[in-house]
Amino acid sequence: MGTPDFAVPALEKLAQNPDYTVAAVFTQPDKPKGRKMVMTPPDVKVCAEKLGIPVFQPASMRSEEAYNSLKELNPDVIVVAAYGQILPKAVLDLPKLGCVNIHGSLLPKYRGAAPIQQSVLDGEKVTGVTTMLMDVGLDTGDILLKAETKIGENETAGELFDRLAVLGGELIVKTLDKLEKGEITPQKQDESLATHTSKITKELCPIDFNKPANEVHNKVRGLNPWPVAVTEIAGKTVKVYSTRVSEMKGEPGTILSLKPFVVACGDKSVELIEIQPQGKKRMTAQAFLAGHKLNIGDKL
RNA sequence: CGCGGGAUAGAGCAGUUCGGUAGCUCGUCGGGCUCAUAACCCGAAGGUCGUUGGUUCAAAUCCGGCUCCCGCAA
Repeated sequence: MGTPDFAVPALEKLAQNPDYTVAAVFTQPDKPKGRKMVMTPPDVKVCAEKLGIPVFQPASMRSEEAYNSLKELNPDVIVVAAYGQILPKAVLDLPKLGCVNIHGSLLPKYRGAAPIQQSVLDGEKVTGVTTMLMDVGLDTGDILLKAETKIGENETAGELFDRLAVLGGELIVKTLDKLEKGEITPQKQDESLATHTSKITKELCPIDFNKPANEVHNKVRGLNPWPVAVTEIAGKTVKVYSTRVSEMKGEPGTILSLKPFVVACGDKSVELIEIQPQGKKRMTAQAFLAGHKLNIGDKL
């Protein structure tokens, strides 16, 4: 069970592995997307169809219908990765080996909806993926295996997402393998270390240049590729896709340099690299400056 | 018919109100200056002005249809 691209590598890995048979894939229903509200299938569905695996898209796992179709499949184990629905106890109890979840953080830290973005926003240096036996709580199940990885200084949440997805795919195969042979002892999570992340919203997007440069930089990285940090330049909303911390200092919000394009923050400053003005395509800061007359000392 | 912005040289923009020689910043190429340079100076190449029809002596500009891109909202 899974929905977005994060779950795709895990599905591929399992499908390719001769030791396992993926009987079916459960994913969220198609949703209207974009300006034209075109119905778009989830990434996992696209992948599953390519692999020739039956796809189920129940609106709710709580429905009897969903439960029954699941029961008919008689699964040994259910693997869940970013499915987007809470599974009722009846479903959790169904498979012999239980339900195994792939989570994008080192539990018990960063439980919840947006562990990957949040860890980048917080400027964490190390993160990873965790597999666990699901229980009724939100990411509170017993831990099976973990895999660590470092977060690059300029790595975006999107890039980290892709890496963790692959890592998660490898880890789930290893986890199932050992779980089947009884080589893993599930470990309880240490509740005192638990932290919780909530959904990323657009309210987080505006950049406050009074904050330290590192925080600004982390915000830009953590909100890329969605929903993307924004600021105002010459009265227009501009998305900021990537930045770099610079050592230059000055009054927060003022332009310190045009080549490269550096804006002062609370302590140091950030270099804006890639931006997108309202109604325009994504472009480099240099390209933007070619057509807009801004001067050193101007305030954003 | 959800709201709005846009399409002009390789990139980013101006020019459209009020029709009349295609412009700016940058990049590219050539030359110069310099110990040297991403700095500075000189020069050059590069455009069917998104597409299509109309009005006109004349359309990037005015009018109609179409295509594509993007922001917001969801």
